[in-house]
Amino acid sequence: MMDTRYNPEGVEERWQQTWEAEGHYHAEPDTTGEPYCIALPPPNVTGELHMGHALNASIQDMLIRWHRMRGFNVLWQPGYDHAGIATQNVIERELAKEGLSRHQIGREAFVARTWEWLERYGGIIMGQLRRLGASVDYRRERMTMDEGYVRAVLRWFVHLYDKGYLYRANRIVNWCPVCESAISDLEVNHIEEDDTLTWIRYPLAAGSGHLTIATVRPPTMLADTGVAVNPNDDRYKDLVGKEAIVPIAERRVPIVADERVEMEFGSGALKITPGHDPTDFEIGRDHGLEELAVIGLDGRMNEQAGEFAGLTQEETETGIVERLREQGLLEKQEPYRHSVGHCDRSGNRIEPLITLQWWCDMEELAAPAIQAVRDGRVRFYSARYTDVYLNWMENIRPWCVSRQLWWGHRIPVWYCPDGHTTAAESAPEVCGTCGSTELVQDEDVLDTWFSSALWPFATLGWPEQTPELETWYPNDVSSTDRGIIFLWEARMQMAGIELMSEIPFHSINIHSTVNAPDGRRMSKSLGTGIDPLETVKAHGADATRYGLLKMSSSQDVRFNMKMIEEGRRLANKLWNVARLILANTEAVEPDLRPRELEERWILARLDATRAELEARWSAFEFSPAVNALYHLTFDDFCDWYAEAIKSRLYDGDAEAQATALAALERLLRLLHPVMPHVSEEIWSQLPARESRLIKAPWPEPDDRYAEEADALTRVQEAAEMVRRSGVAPTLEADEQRILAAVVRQAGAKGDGDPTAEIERLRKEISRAEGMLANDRFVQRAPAEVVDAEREKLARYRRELEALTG
RNA sequence: GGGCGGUUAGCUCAGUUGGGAGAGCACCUGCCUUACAAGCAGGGGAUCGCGUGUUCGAGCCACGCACCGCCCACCA
Repeated sequence: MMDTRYNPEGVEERWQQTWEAEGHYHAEPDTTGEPYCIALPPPNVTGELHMGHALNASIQDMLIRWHRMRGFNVLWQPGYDHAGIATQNVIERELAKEGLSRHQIGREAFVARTWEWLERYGGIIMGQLRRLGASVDYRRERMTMDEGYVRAVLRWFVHLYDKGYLYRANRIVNWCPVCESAISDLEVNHIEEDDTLTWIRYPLAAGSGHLTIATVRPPTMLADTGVAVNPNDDRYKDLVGKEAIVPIAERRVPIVADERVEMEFGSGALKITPGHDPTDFEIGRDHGLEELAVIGLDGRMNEQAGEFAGLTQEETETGIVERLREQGLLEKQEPYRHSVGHCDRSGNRIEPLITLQWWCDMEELAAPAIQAVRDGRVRFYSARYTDVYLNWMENIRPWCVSRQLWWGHRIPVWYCPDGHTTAAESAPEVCGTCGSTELVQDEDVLDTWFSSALWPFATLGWPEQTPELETWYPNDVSSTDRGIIFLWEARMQMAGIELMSEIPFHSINIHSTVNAPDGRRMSKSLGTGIDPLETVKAHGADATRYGLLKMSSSQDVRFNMKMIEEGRRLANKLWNVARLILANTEAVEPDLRPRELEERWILARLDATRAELEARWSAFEFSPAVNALYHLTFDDFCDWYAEAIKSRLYDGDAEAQATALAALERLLRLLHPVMPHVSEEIWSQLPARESRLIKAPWPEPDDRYAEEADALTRVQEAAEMVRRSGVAPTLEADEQRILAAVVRQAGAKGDGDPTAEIERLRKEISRAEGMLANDRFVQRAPAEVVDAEREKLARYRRELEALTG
């Protein structure tokens, strides 16, 4: 027996190089065809391909290739995100290996070094995407810090500044002591942690007695400037307006009433530390309380912390608890579990601190972006994310956009000695307010997401009015992970509508999150990551794409290698059936004028699948689509059609050969968006009219044989009967021929005993008779349901009769 | 605390307006059959998480509960 397996290795790389070299990936605005554009979500420039990227690339490439075949002028725009904090952390780690810090080498050298590093080690994902067969236009690669993009970001900043949305303010922010920067609310992860709740007595200033407060952060008491109780709390009514004394700090602070205090929690009294807690900050501002800081930017106690200055918070807590115990002011300590904010990047605990930052008010930007989703101009797939988006947008809060980093877009604002601010796209000569020439630029950079919000149009040339922008804006689809609906999707909507006066794209596909096989998150640190390039190496890019699409059905999926293997088997099956047909066709042209039943039937099935694929893909339903391709190929094409025509192929039946070639051609077109390599490889061996499958037209609807879609049902049922009982029902001549071919190929004989089959039919008849005897069913069920039941009953009776004579 | 998703065969999961409980893998049986053993033909295996309700009829709809996961959130 000849062992023939399809080996994707080499084949896939060859086609990837050919397609790219022949320019099939490249788009030009003046090409004919309706524009279709997807902007690849820019991966971090320091990043590597992980399973989420691979899934999203498979989805987008499937859409892109499908539309390319349909004749659209397709652009899949690639590029990178400069990834401010992530990249800076990488370079700082590099420096640390040499025993250096960024402060030692200075800002200019640090930024230069970052560019050098990126030149050498960055941007490897595009190569990895190539290996997956992703047909992005690699000639149009952009980066959120390339020259043109920088201009776009500056324009965006000045635009928002001029409209009064951007302003500088001293507020409490999420400070990451490791990143040494503020971060936005969206970059904070709340994680449950075991902690200790400490109950502390604050003596009353007048007379005797005390008030007890409960806190998880005793060190912050050194910056307490008030105590708050709920105005409805009878226990403390008389104390409102009086003063308490903060122990250790020995500070007299007012007791205020505020509804944000929960009576049920702790003692019902809340120590107020406006400088180190977001809620306290707001309560403090509303009551005019002083704002003190005892914790510095490094997370350690600062000089205001008196005897604790320079200590860590843990050391300080120990010291404070000890002192309170000595003074008899420590009531109790108890274990307490609560959620604590952590930096999304460094994983470090967030330190709420008051610092001077740039903020952007979002309500007015959000309003039209809310409207666009509400009225359906922008749709989420699945639709359930619509509410997630709307809920966040309707409660949107000011965005802290400044970062105390060196890698990023430097804030285009200059200050004069009098403190006036001048925002400009290029360095101004004089202060816009007083004309001073002593200008100093803001030291900070912008949040990475501030620039990526412009991705759908800045990559097309904005702020220049380019032909690309004219052609491909708005884009069509954005496909991303649900984790960045707010960080990115929402902000692209806002920026697009604000700057382009038009939504950036009409469809937002939120793809599945691929977890490890055990259900945990895929992550390098957990050791649960699976490298998509490994599965490409083991099973091929086609198989990997197929498997990922097959898996991506619900919102969370467990990675399942069996699905990739299924893809590999599909590629192998396709390869082999193509060998059967190609080995038995000589000098015939593909011809779609079938004579025989099985030929009309396979063409009907091919067209039905085409229609199903179109419906599924239009609805961003990928798993049912690849499932349909699998069953079309295995069941319909190979197990039935190919088996039925095999002997005619051997016999040199030219018409059967011509039809087989045409049917194979059509099958390959349907498979190409999902499995481009194997389909192109087979295509190249066909006498096809188009030189490349990648640019061959997607099949037009062809309903000539639609009524034949179920033509083989009777044969298939007959085959089952034969295999079970050895007895066949009466069939038409052509049906009989197909049955003979398939049963002979299968080598199944049956034992000639119809007993089991008779029993099965009697059970079915009894069930159907029961239903039809139910008056309420017959009267109330839809007519077609009742009719179908009657037909089934009739058929079962006929078959039973055939068996029993 | 609020919201969303999930719970179907041993495993991973489909199940599209309510009408025959499915696929792949795994397992069992028979086959090297001039495309494919990475294959072909067949088979066993499910109280559809639990409960109540609506309906002639519920995996699907309504209400409640349990468990798992995710998102949002200023109870220290």
